[in-house]
Amino acid sequence: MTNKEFADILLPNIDKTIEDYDKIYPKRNLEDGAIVTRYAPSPTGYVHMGALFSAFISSKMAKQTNGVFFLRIEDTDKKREVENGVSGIIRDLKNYGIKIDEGMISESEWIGEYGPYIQSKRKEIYQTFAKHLLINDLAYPCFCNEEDLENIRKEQESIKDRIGYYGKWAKDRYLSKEEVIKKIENGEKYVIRLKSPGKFENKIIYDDLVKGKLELPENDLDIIIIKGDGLPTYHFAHLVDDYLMRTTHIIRGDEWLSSVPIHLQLFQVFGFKPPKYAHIAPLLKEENGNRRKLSKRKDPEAAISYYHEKGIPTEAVLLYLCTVANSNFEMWYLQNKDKSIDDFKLEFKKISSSGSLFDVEKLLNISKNYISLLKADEVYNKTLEYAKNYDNELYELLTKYKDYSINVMNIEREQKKPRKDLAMFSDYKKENWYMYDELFINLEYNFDKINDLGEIKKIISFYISKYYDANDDKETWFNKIKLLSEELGYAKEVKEYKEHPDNYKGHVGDVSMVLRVCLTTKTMTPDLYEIMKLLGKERIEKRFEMI
RNA sequence: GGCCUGUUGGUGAAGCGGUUAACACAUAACCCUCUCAAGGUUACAUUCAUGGGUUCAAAUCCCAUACAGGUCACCA
Repeated sequence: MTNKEFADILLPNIDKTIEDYDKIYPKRNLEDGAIVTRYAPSPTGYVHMGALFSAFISSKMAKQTNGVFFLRIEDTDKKREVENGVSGIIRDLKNYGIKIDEGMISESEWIGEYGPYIQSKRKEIYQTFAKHLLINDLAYPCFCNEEDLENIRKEQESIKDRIGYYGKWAKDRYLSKEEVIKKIENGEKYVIRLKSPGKFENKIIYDDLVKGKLELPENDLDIIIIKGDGLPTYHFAHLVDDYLMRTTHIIRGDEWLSSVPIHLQLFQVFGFKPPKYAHIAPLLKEENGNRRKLSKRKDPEAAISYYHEKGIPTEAVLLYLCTVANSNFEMWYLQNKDKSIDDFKLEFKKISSSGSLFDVEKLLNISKNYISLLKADEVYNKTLEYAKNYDNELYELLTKYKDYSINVMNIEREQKKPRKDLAMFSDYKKENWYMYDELFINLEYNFDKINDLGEIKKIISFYISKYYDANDDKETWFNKIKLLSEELGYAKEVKEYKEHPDNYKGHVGDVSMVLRVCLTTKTMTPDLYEIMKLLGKERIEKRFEMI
């Protein structure tokens, strides 16, 4: 019996060849240096921070070289599937402004010429490639079940041999064609394994784009390429898909590093040129002195929805991720405030080979700077978007008082060093609620140095009757507060008071603090003059009367 | 256990045989200031996991040790 006849019995419905697919998916016509990358998640319904990190790097690399970035769904494990999982991933990428050139655009549709971009629809392709191996005596069916494998492992452990299905331990490798056919006729289940040509004693040298030059043992494991359900394992799907989709660079987590010998061998066995690999270290989290991978299950900040719920701009997250990827980005961005990430050139070589702690503090700082550079109407739109999803009360106020809100957001914004008090859009209400009469209820005033009610009343009544004028400019306004202070026995300059504290009851600062607290209840607010201007005469008088 | 990777301050890091070991976040103090947010100034690693070696000279090169992480699935 020839290998071909044998392969036909195992995979009877496969009549295409790999050459046929080569024609369907020709080499890409791209300029020199163009990088083709992908993001290839399982359809679990969400993207977590670590995945976003690698998706960001992948898309950025493709974009800056005029290459291609595509989204491929790896759904060969039915147990992990989640309903509408693909849509969740597409939504998350879109929210973060990571655009795909090719790949899935909904649960079942895709764009691009190298599809299908979902593995469950590529079964025949994988089997065609497996059949090629069978015909060339580089693969064989294996009938071992879980129990058989367990027994082999136990025996290997007892004699302290290396664990795995390889060499003499790979007993089904030595089955004759006749034995195989008999087993199949008996209805025994099987998988297809690679007949590995490698030797563990041999070393392979390969150059990782981020880890550098590495020496690894050659693969001698007869890994499974087609599972019992006819679908490929990750390794085999990687070979087939990334070959046919003409991926040039595989950017993935470094948990894959030790699989590189398998992948390289797969490419070698087919005579294909392997892609370049960039293995990036995971984002870490510190937990009682130890570091572990940031986990979606244990760490709320690992979920992308966490940032959405707090109103942390996606741009800030990307900015943070970019500084983690290439630490020189931070300095560059500081010197090029008017530019964007798109203008920065990310380099593989500058990606750290060891994992870094995910620092939410730093992210918030970046976010704060980012928001401070926005125009008031941009802040308004983004805050509105946030409120629409998470804060109905705020949403209604923002809608009702649109122009007024934009003015509030504009306080101390149009200046050389804009105010930096918002790290997330959910901070807006926390910082500025008192600007809305609807929220100016159930008040608790936090008076500071001057907290005698009689004195407070005296200050505001003098102020409103003798000094306040809604038309004053800032300088006049402040001069009047100084005059008021003087009249009531307070120093009109803080310095003056510090020099002769016994001559005064206090200073201008204390007096304006009274006004501030009466109008806002808070001791810490943005510029009082701006606040008063926006409040207007009527509301100021009303708030004073409330005291 | 085998194989592989990593280790510079609280954090992210620059550094590539001769530097006062950049810079940013965080922290603290002071200054500025009507309060905050900022901004400014300063402080924060005599030392680069540890121990050896090479060298006139080592965070940088070599070796060993320790610690941490990854991987060894019909999961990706």
